[in-house]
Amino acid sequence: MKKDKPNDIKRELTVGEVAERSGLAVSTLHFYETKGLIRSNRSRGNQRRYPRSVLRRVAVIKVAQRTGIPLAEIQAALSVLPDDRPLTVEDWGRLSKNWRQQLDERIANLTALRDQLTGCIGCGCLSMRDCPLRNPWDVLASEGTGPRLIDPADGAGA
Amino acid sequence: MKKDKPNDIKRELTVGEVAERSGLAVSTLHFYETKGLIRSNRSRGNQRRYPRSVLRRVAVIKVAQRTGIPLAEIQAALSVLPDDRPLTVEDWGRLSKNWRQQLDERIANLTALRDQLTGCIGCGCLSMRDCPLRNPWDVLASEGTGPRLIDPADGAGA
DNA sequence: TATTGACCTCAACTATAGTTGAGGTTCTAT
DNA sequence: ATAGAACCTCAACTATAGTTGAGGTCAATA
Repeated sequence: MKKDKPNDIKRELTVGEVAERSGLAVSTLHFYETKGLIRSNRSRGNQRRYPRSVLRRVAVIKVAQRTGIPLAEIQAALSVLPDDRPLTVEDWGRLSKNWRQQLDERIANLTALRDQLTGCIGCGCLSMRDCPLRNPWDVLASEGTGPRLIDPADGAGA
Repeated sequence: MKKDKPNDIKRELTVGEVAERSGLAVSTLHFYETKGLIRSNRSRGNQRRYPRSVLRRVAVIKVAQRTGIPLAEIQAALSVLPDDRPLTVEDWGRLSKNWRQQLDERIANLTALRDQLTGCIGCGCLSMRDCPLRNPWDVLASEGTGPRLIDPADGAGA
């Protein structure tokens, strides 16, 4: 553990410092940079130097991730606003409202699924024709854990 | 589209037939077999032949997937019961009760997250010390979309 | 100045959940 | 008997979200 160097309070941060303060791995910060989620200045020796505002940006990214938003979408949302100044409260408000809506939808879908599941536990027919669990048209996009979207041809069979 | 062959009503099914009736791709059925989720008999010519009970098994797998259960866990749950006879209503009851519980937890976590997010939309402080969104110890495992589990060291930073 | 920890890039690897394609075989209807 | 559809295996590829390691450089401290 490195002792705080109290040099300049508004000194730029190294990647290790950002990692420590944000709880992300250094490799993750590199990775986010390749994906355009964050940006760095470089020292003469080509090392990354971050303005303190990156901490806020990273915080926003982590919250969005917890809501289940994929990185590409987070990137798209962040890309419309400047990456050199700190995110304002208004920026945050716009982003988080949108993400909360998506989270609402995810919760609604999962809840509908749970209710159907509850109803079907005692039944177990799983009939393609009769079982609500097998009829995807009322739980439109459950969108679970997997990396891929739901197959649109799903449920077209007999 | 192949016309129904009404041969024997309890004939075993080919992989193509299972694909058509289940809505899964043939490649997915192959894949599930490599993962031990389903099993097939083989014809003299080494082609897969499925008892009709596979349709039910596949239905259960699909429902579990919608709830966000990873395939490995579905496999583990299914592996304790015989794969040659159809799943009974009791089998289904045990499995689905368990999965519903997990779904309940997922919903509860996401709901807690949403409530925090809602509370933080107008604030936007995102302070590591003060913001509930940044304090993971009350939303223990949000467990969103990604393939990896949450980093346990998360939130240990300044 | 020398050392050592932190940093750099790039490629390869992990894990999940599949899909795609090449090269070859089987099944079934005509 | 033969054409063509459906099937087989195996390897490689897609996508997401990173991690790991090799080989080499930078920077701060003693």
